[in-house]
Amino acid sequence: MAKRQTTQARTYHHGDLRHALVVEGLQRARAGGLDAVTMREVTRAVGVSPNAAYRHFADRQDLIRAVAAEAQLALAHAIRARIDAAPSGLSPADAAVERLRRIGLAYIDFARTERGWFTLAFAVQDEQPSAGIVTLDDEVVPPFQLLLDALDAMRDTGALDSERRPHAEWACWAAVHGFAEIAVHGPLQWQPEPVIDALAAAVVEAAITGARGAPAPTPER
Amino acid sequence: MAKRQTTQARTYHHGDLRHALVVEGLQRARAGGLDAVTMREVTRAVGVSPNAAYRHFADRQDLIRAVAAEAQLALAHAIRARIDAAPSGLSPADAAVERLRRIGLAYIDFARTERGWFTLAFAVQDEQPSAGIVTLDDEVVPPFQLLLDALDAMRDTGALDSERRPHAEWACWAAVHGFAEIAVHGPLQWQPEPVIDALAAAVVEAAITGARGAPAPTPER
DNA sequence: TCTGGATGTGTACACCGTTCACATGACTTG
DNA sequence: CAAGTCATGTGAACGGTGTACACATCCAGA
Repeated sequence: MAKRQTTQARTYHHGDLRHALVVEGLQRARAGGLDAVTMREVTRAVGVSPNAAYRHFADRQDLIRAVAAEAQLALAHAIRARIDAAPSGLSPADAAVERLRRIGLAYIDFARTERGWFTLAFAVQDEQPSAGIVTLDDEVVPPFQLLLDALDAMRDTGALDSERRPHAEWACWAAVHGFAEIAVHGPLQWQPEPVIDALAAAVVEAAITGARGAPAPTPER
Repeated sequence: MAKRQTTQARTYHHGDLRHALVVEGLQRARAGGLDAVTMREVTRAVGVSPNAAYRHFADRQDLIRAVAAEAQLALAHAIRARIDAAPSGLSPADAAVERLRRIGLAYIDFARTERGWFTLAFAVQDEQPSAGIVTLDDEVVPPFQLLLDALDAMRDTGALDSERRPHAEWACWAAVHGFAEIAVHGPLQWQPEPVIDALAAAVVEAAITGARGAPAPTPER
């Protein structure tokens, strides 16, 4: 049911405060990153008392986590858009590799164009998930799922030796995430954009090469 | 009343406060990471008024930067120790590759065993370096320098195609740094240690493979 | 209609970074 | 050796933060 719309919130009860707080937090995080998402500022912007937030979030970390989840969704969306824009007509194996490449490039692009969101998405120390065995598939973040799918497709189409499949996701994610981190927070952040573009492309290719292993299985390229 | 007559009293008043503050900050960062390094706590521990710190650091960021530099030095030291422990008797090319491998593994190990320091070392947003052209060699952090040297050695010994040398440092650093980040802050942090060890080894090998490129340039294999 | 639980408010506390005016004392200089 | 200068450290204070406690308000179900 549609509660109170965003335009006017004059009743004592806001209607959908939790959502409003996340949206506001997302907006502030976009420009100012993690530090810009503060309880007092977010509640102030929504027009509510600071403590109202505590009816919906245990503490600031909890709010941050909710905003971070949205940021991760935005990242997943950006990746998917880039995947969908891939040219058609490639062989299944080449298409799978191209998909992996696009995931990496989109990931890095997102980090650079949405620095605040990218920072927030991973600058959150999530608490330990459910006790017991961590299957690691339980709370897989959306962007990571896209990577898993692409690697599976590579294996299924023969573009990736199935023996090398198990560790591939970590090597790929590590390479791309690490580069994004360096490009956003590290010494590359002041380099001219074309330089970063070229390095990003090189890193993604290296990640693909590294995942497939030394003896290149594809005849050409 | 003799305040704190530490080893070196290079400055005037109370021994060298600046050094004492950095040491204290380093100690706190080791256990609590970035958030544990606060002006008030650090000055309190040293037994000095909070404002005294502002005679030596422009603001908290400045203190953090100084502590981060020390943490980076600690990382460089750990890497160097691992390099020095390498077995002798390898061919120059193999030795160079082994050195690169050890840099990666030591980097990851440091991140895992000294989470606080690792976090701090790179969670600092350094201000823009000197204006004008950034040669990127100006303020190269010590750990990075070790990587550059290792890759140069690989090129010089023929273990790395010189054509592939230019971008190699970024691909290697990105892969290793990204994995460290994931292992420390990401979803791998609750995995059992042997699992992380195995993944770390795989990622480092993938990084080496990726840097050398698909058509393995080494004559024998 | 009444009432209870969910939601928002006001006040308050502790802590933080940082600034201003002032105290101190070690080193320079006459 | 005396005087003064200036880097260094102190105290009080301001505005900001997260968050706990008691209270106010309103929606929903009996």
